[in-house]
Amino acid sequence: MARPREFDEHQALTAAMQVFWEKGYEATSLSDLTSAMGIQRPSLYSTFGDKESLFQAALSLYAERSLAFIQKKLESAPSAKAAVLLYLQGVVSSADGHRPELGCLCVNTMVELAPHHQGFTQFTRVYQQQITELIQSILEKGKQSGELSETLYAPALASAIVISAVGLAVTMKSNPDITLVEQAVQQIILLLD
Amino acid sequence: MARPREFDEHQALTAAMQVFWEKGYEATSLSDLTSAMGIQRPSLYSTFGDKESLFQAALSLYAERSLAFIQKKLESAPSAKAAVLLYLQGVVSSADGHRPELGCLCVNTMVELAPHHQGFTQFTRVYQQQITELIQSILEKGKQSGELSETLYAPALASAIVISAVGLAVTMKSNPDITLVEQAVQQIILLLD
DNA sequence: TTAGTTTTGTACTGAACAGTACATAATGGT
DNA sequence: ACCATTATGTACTGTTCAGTACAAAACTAA
Repeated sequence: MARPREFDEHQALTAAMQVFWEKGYEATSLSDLTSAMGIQRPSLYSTFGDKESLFQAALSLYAERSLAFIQKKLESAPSAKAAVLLYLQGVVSSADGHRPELGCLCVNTMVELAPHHQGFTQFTRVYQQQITELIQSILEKGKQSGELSETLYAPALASAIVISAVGLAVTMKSNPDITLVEQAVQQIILLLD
Repeated sequence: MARPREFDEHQALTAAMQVFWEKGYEATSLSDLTSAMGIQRPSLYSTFGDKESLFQAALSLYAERSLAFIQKKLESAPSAKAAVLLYLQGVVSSADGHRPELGCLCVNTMVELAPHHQGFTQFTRVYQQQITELIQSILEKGKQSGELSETLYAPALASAIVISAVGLAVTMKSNPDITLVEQAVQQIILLLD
């Protein structure tokens, strides 16, 4: 009973996510957003609210996709060690259309916005905690199957692995020596032995 | 033979560095800078050039201080393992007036500016390489003294340690569970065994 | 066809931004 | 004492920013 929307909301949000991912929050202008999303300014405001609300929605979408992707990848691995290796390599590699030089939107947000905005502080912390729980669960399974030592303390090790992954995501933004980064990944998974 | 400068250049640059460290590049306005530095706009421009030049100078100052501080700390340690532990704990702890929630200015720059500005890409990469070399050198000494295994591959391990430190610096910006972070540090130094 | 409703496109708003012109003030050299 | 030179403080520039007013357009229900 009214004029129908001419754009797909989910598709537009995905485009916004991509722009924020590439440029960061502050450096992204509303003109950047509207042109990438293919919509006009009033449509953006009526659908997503202001810039910060849109960013929050884009970040949530990113986190949701990222967590699902990581979980699937972890579960596809034949062993705990292989799972962790796949996870860390996924941060570094260009497979799946992933662009390592963009880092991770949640990590980028942790750096740019978390210190000055409590909402993002919590959101990004929870995101990291959730990934840590996924890794921890993989480690527990590895212990149960006998693959990993029973003396291994899964919470701390999972935390160390995810912290390393955060470091990897950031390091990839400075165009590093890939060989050295891959060797570092090999070192980190030695923690599972 | 002219009116003398009424402010200390080094002190003003330190103040600018602090503001950029706290707020990031984009979110820092020239008014933020002039008020923190205690100088007027034309003095800033005549002394430091434009905003980007000032940031570059502040970043260089930070890197210089940071490298010197880390080197001193590493050399003060009684063993390689103690040195690496001191290094990682230094990223996490609030000692020395350090505020872990600000992270590291070079790491922050890697996230915010490196992807879109080649100069900063290179600068931050070199910074990380330099710290990696310091750690590598500590590891080599540890091997020579017999503290560390001779089979240990110092370049990759040093890289892994610094990447982990980058992850720690970022993680500290999301107000994490400190106990868990410290446990993660304990895991990382297990790589030296 | 028409009334009611929501979206769209254009064009605007005031505020904040980085950077600068210019007059005044403060020094050292002569 | 006075001039050349450099720093300072004020006030301004044009531009870009996030956000919005408004009218035209596109639809449904009756």
